[in-house]
Amino acid sequence: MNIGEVAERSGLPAKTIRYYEDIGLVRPQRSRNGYRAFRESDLHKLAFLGRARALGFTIEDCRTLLSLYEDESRESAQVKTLAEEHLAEIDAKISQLQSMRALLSRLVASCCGDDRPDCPILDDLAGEIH
Amino acid sequence: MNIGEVAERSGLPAKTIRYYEDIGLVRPQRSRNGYRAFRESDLHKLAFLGRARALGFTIEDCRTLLSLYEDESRESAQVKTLAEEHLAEIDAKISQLQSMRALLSRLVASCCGDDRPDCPILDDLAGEIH
DNA sequence: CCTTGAGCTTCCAGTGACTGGAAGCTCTAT
DNA sequence: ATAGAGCTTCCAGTCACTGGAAGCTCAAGG
Repeated sequence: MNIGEVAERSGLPAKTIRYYEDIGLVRPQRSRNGYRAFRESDLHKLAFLGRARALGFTIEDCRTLLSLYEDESRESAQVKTLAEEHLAEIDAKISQLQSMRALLSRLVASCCGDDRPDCPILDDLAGEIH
Repeated sequence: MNIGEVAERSGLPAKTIRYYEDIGLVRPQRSRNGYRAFRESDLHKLAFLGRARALGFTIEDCRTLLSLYEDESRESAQVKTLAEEHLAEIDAKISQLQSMRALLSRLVASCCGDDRPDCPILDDLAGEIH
């Protein structure tokens, strides 16, 4: 398989696949013309990576997950721990965004948004207490 | 004021303040010794930037907000529109994170996390339907 | 007066995970 | 023979900082 087909079937851009090779996540063989020659197992790995990235795992987490996946003697606790840590990070991000959202939506609601310059949003950013 | 005091009073790291000068968000004067000499108005601007960044506005949004703040003839609608767009982006991020969270927490719950290799998390990443 | 240490300066490089673009080779169809 | 798509490598840019090196300035203590 050439990179175009792998890109299509894995859902990853060809650029990303080349990048993953650069950083050692996949090691496709090469045809005599210099083109990357992907096997089904490479495609499988790339699809795995795509799904792990879609769950928000970092590239380094993905590397760990791949090696656990390929390690017959892994303990599922290792995977679960990694996933739980990631879950905690997601939760932290969500609550940070939610507090941003709460303040910002209050500010937006308090601004009448017309042609006059008075704006509680700017007042708040400027540190004026109201 | 030297940069250290401004850093302390604005809550921004000195490195960040220098960076903000680099990209033209503040223009402190200089003392004869070459040190940056901040006025109260610079400090005020930096605190404004800190609060805008804490609400998740991009640097370019901050630049726009600052110029609106300094523009006596602004229309509050301009500010409100910017804030509403940003609010929509925050909402999009939150819901993306929440769907990640939903799937990931289901996977975590289904993995017993012991010393055996069987792991529904890895199975899911590998694309195995269960 | 000298030294020490904190604080300031600039400049360069790195972060994460790609993404865009240029220059050039290969393949397929006409 | 040629056109166009697809492939190659390499370099630079994104965003918003952050770390570190090398060197200058200032205030206090001996």
